[in-house]
This record gives sequence, structure tokens and C-alpha cells, in this order.
Amino acid sequence: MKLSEAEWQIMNALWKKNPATARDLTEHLPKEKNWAYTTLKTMLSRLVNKGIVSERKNGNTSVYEPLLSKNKARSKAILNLANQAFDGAVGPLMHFLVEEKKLSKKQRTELIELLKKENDQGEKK
Amino acid sequence: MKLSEAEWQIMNALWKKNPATARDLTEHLPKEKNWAYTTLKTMLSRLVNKGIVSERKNGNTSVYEPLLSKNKARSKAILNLANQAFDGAVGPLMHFLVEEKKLSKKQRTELIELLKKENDQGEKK
DNA sequence: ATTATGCTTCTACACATGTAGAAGATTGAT
DNA sequence: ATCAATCTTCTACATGTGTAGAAGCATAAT
Repeated sequence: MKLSEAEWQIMNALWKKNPATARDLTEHLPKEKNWAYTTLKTMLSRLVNKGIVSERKNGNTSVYEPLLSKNKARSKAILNLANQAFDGAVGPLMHFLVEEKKLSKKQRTELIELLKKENDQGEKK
Repeated sequence: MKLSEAEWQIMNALWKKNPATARDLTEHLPKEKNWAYTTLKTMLSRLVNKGIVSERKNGNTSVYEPLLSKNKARSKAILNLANQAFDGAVGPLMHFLVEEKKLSKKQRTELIELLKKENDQGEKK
């Protein structure tokens, strides 16, 4: 299940406010997204059809909930990117990130700590 | 310029063999891609129209070259992912990668080295 | 009971993407 | 000069995505 651009925006809103009605979501969508209400509804229906979001009725109003977790979605997206653009390997992706993307010194130091911790854990196992 | 799935496969082939004729590229596409020759040609035309690939005639045969570098494409793709899925921040993306993706100990150690090196460079500047 | 307001479902359309056949132009071999 | 092999360009179609109006159903206020 690959999310499209618009779908990501909706899911991001839905992960923030969960559960939510369509009306709720309008609040949490990027400001510049000036979707007609029915546009949002159409998108939601499609997400429901794809099994990515659940829909339940409260009175006549639909209440939506994500069936796909943010982490799962992120994982998939990264995997996808790795496959498409990095021959399926996450390692090179990270290399690239470290080399190309200007991380702040603080971020780098944090990452080093994180990596060391992981290495140590690996040790104990 | 966002590349689609199929476009990535073609570009990957073209980055490997550059310049290349359509016929050349068939060799470098993923095996499971059993595109009709004309399918590939259509895709290439579209890429040319988008200004992502150049086309030049050698006799009656078209020779293609990438106008977009692999690194640029990768950068864009990562930025895109970060925007969609990580609120535009590369840092959290990396965190996620380090935490979720099982890197080998060797990979982790490499990354630590790389990060340290970057940190030191920052120092000198 | 009537009405305005808001929600839902249906239908539609333009553009992108994946896929490929048909028909015509070029060329290398005979 | 002829023919087969190979290219190219055109056209086409199904499906996905972004976008939204129209019309109908529910509900809260009068």
C-alpha cells in the first residue's frame, strides 16, 4: 500500500487527531491545502476502500481512524525509497544522508550516541 | 520533478549505461520488467519531454542521456520523503532509520566514523 | 411543521502513469 | 532493387490521482 502525496497529508492529520471526523481533519491539514470539503471526503472514501482507514458512523456522521500506523507507513516509505533509489540497501541511503544532508553538530552527536548504544546492545545479545 | 516507479527503473538503467539507446537499456532493466520495446520508448519520450533525459539522433536511432544526476535525484527523493513523512526534517528520518532498520554492526561502526569525521571537519571551518 | 445547515453519497472530469499495438521510415544483407 | 529486421512516431486505453459539484438525507433551531 503506497500512499500518494495527498494521502500522506490526510494520514498525517489523522495520526494527529485520531479518531476524527472529516470536519476535524480540515483543522489539521496543511494551511495551504484549501480542499473543498467534498474533496477531503472523496479522499477519505478511497482510503477506506483501500483498507488504510476505518469508517464508523456516529449518527449520520462518519468517524475515521487510521488502520495503518505511522511507523509502518514510514517504514514502508523508506523501504520503497531504498529499493527505488538505492538498490534496496538502507546502508547506502544512510551514508548518503550523512554526507549530503547538513545535519547540525548536535544532531550528529546524538546520532553517534544512538549508534553506539545500539552497538552495545548488540554486544549483550 | 518527481520520478515515478517506472521512471526510476529507467533512470537507474540509464545511469548505469550512459549514453544508451533504447535497445541498450533493455539489458540494464530489472529482469522481471518485461516491457514491450515500445513501452520503454514511450517512457523515454515522456522523460525527454519532462527535460529529465536528452535525446539525440545517431542515424535513425535515438541515443539517450540523463540530464538529471543520480545524486540530485536521490536528494530530491529523500527531501520529498522527509517532507511527506517526517514533517520536513531529515534528522528524525535518520533517527528512525537507526532505530528501526537493522543495520549490521559494521555499518553502524562505519556510520559512527563518518559522523565523527564530519563533526571534526565542522570544527576546522 | 418548516427551514437552514451540515453531512453523505454519486458522478464527473482532467491529468498522470503503465502498457502496448499499428503503421510507416531506415538500413543492412542479398 | 528487394526484402527482412529494426527504429521511430502516433494513437489508444485502463487505472490512479487530484479536484469538486449536485442532489439528497439528517438535524437543530425556529
